[in-house]
Amino acid sequence: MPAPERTSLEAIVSAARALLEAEGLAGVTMQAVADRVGVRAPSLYKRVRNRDELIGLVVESTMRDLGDAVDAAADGEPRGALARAARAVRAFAHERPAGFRLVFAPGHDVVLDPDVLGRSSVTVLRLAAELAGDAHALDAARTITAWVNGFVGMELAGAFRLGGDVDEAFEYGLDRVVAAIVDG
Amino acid sequence: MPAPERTSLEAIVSAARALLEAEGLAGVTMQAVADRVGVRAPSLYKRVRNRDELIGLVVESTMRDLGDAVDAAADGEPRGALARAARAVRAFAHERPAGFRLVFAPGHDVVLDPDVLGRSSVTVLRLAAELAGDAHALDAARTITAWVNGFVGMELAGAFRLGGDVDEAFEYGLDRVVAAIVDG
DNA sequence: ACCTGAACACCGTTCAAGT
DNA sequence: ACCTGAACACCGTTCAAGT
Repeated sequence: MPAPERTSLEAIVSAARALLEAEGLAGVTMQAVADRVGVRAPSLYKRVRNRDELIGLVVESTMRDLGDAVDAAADGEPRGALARAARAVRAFAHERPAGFRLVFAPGHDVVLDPDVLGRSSVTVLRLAAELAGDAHALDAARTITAWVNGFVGMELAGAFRLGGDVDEAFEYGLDRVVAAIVDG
Repeated sequence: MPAPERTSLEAIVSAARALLEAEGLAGVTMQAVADRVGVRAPSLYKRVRNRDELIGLVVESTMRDLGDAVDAAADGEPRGALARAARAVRAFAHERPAGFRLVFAPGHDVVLDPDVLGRSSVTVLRLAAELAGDAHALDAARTITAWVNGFVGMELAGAFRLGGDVDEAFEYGLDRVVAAIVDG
């Protein structure tokens, strides 16, 4: 009648994230996750409804980390803070490319937790308001966010093959886009 | 000894694209594709090495269509042409969201045909050169492309839930980003 | 209360056998 | 030369049976 817990939801999500980076989304198999946490595959269904839910939890925890990284980078005067936040997003994407892609380009629709989504937007929204004014804060935040995500997404997809310095292209675009929303 | 061909590569790719939009990437099954073209699954392997190659062909043909749509929209004076091209990308993404996502956010790396990739960049690069000058043409093209892809990608991912008019946000960002690369 | 082996449906892929 | 049924390995998921 006892019932020793041999794993935890946290360990399962953590194993799935490690597998995602190491083997890609296709490598995040219930069996592979189970192996990593030292349990048989059917046992995972005690903590997780199915694989889709597990992937959703990976997305959520990745978003949380990204939000933390942005928040940590975004201090100081608003213009510099926004630039540092943008570079933090790019650095995060380089460190965990599979996770970043999964968050911003879900194959089938993921259940985004509104709380997590909202929290990660707050910092950018505040900076945008300071730079573009309250009336255009949301539009300005969307513009800079779209540009950063688009740039990094294309970079990860290998879409920049016409040569040129990609680091320089990022700084060029960052400078232009931030300037564009400032004199709003 | 004869050998009646009961399908073709074109029909197979076309069936895969229809399935992609109707059922999502997971619905693009070798069996489902085979059913649509009126053949058994093993027969597909006469025209296609495996499922990954088939998905790659879907990406390629989708990119070709997108390039055609951009080219068709991008006439007239450069600034208006660039804006129309950007709206054409967004319209294409709304018509074929699954295809668009697959192109710009491949789960595992897709074999991008450099020819197709290059051709679709040429128009934007030309317009960028006219607006930003030859020295910054590539950076400017990357900036506008990144913003459009990022905006549309976030829109498709359902990342715009803080309210506000998304159409207006697009026009706001488009205006700002185009202006930002012009006075370069 | 959690864990497991066995089982099922489904999928990608191969291959020998048909025409 | 293309098509097919049969077969294999693998995966997600369920469930009755263990402790």
